[in-house]
Amino acid sequence: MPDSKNVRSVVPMKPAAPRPGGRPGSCAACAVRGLTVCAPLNPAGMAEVEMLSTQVALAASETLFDEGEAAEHVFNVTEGTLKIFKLLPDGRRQVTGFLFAGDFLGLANQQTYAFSAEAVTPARLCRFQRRQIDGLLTRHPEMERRLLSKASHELAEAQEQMLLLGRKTARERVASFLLLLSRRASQRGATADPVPVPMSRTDIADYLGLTTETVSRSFTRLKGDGLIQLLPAGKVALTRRDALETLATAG
Amino acid sequence: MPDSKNVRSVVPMKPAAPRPGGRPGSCAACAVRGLTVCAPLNPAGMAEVEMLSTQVALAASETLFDEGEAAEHVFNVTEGTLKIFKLLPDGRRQVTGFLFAGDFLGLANQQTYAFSAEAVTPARLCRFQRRQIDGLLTRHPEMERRLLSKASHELAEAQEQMLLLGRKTARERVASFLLLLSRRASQRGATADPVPVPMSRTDIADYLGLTTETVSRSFTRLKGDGLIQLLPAGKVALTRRDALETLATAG
DNA sequence: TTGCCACCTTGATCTGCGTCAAGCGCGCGC
DNA sequence: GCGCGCGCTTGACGCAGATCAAGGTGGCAA
Repeated sequence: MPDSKNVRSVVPMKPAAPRPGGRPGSCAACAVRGLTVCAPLNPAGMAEVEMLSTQVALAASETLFDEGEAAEHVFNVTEGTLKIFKLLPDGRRQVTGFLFAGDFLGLANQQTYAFSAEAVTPARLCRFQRRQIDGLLTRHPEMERRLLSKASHELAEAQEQMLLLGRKTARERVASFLLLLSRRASQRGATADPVPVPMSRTDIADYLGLTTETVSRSFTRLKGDGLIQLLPAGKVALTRRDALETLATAG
Repeated sequence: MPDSKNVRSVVPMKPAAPRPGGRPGSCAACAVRGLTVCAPLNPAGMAEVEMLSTQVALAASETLFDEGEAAEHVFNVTEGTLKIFKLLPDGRRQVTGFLFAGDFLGLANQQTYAFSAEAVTPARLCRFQRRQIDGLLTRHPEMERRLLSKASHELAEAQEQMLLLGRKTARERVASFLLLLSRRASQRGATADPVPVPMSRTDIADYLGLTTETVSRSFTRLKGDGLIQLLPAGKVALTRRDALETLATAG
C-alpha cells in the first residue's frame, strides 16, 4: 500500500551560483572551493589551477569514464551527484561510492581507472590532465597535503563500508546509508534532515550489497516502524534519528 | 576426511636480517626499506627518520592499538603479519585488512584510530610520533608523495574488497583471497606459490564476511576440485591458478 | 607420555535475503 | 488526453550460507 511516492528528484541543470566578483567558471567564483582540494590554495595557486582545468557537464546517467580506460584525467565534483562502481564480467555490480560537490575523483596509481564513474543527477566537474597533476602538487604542497587528508578520510569511509557489507543486516545497512547521506549533506551545507536521496533503489542496492527488492522492503519497514518518512521528490525524513543511529551501529 | 592439517605457522621471533654495513635497528640496515614509505629518502632523510622512530615488537595476537584510542603514533610494518579490524557493539567483527612488511599504518585525520590493530604472527614495526609526521612530510615531499601513492593504492584495494563483500559468493571470496595473499607475497619478495596463510580461519572469515565453517567448507571444496592443496604449516599450493583467477573474477 | 585446548572440519537444520512474479503509479512521448 | 514504460513495491518461494552441534587433530604444558 504505497502512500508516498519515491520520485527521482529532477534537478534541472542550472549553473552553480557564482560568487560575487569572479567570472563564471573561474576558481574565484567556485561556490564549493572550500570543500575541494583547492581550498588551501592562494590566489596564485588558484590562477594556475584555473589555467590547467576545464569544465565538464554531465546529464543524469551519463558516463564520465569506464573502468579499465586510460586514466588521463582527474576531477573535482562541483555540482550534482555521481556514482563510482565496479563490475564483474557477468554483470554483478558494486557501487563503491557516491560523490558530491567537493569530492575528488580519479586518483589511481595505475595507468587505467580502477572503476567506472557515472552521473546520478546532472553534474558539473573540474577536469585536470593527470600528467600535469604531479607538477601541480609539487608546486603546491598545501594542495598535496589536502589531497592526502582527503584520501585518508576516504580510506576510513571505505573501512566503514566494509564493516557494513561484511557484517550488517539489510535493515542496518539501509539505516547506515540514510545517516551517511544525511551527514554528507550537512558537511557540504545541504539540508540534512529531510535528506535528498537522488539515487535509484537499484543504485542503493548495488551500494549496500543487496537487491532492489530488499532495499525497498527495508525502507517500507523503517517507515512502518516510524523511523523514517518517505517524502515526495526522493526526500527522506529521519523521524527518529536516534533509533536509526542505534540500528546502524548496534544492531 | 582430513588428510593434511592446516597448522598455524609458528614463526619464531628472530631479528630481521640486517643489511651488511648498518647497525641493527638503523634505517640503513632495514631489510624492507624499499617497500616502505621510507624508500625514496636520501641519507639525510633516513638519518632524520631514524632519530624520530622507535622499534616495536609484538608477539602473536598481541594488540598494537584499539579503535577509538587516541592516535598518537603511526607505524611501518617491518616484519610479520598484522590484522586491522572494526567491531560492532554486539561483537560482530570485520577485518578490513592484513598488513605485511612494508605496509604503513595509522593514517587518520581524526584524533583517534578508526580501527584496532593486532599481530597475527610475531611482528616488528617502526613507530613515529603522529605530531612529528607533518613536519617530516613537509621536509621530505618525496616521502609525502610516496605516502599518497600508498594511500591511493590502498583505496583501490578497498574498492576491490567492497566488490568482494557485496557481490561475490563464498567460493569466489576464498579464491580471491588466496590470490591476493599470493600477489602480496610476491610483491614483497616472498614465495608466492605455496603461499603462506598465517591467519586463522576465523580471521579469514571476518575478512571475507563469512563464518569459519563456510570458509572451511570452501577450502575443502576448492581442494576437492583440485584448484588448491592444503599443505602443512598453513601453506596453500595454488595448483590451478588459472582456474582460481577465473573463479575470483568471473564467477 | 598424557591430557588439554584451540583450531579445524564436517554434518544437520534453519533463515534472511535472493529470485521470480505481478501489480501499481507517475512521467513522458505521441 | 492517452497509453506505454520505468521505477518502486509487494507477495510467494527457494537457496546459499548461518547456526547449532559434534567430532578430529596437533601443539604444548606438566
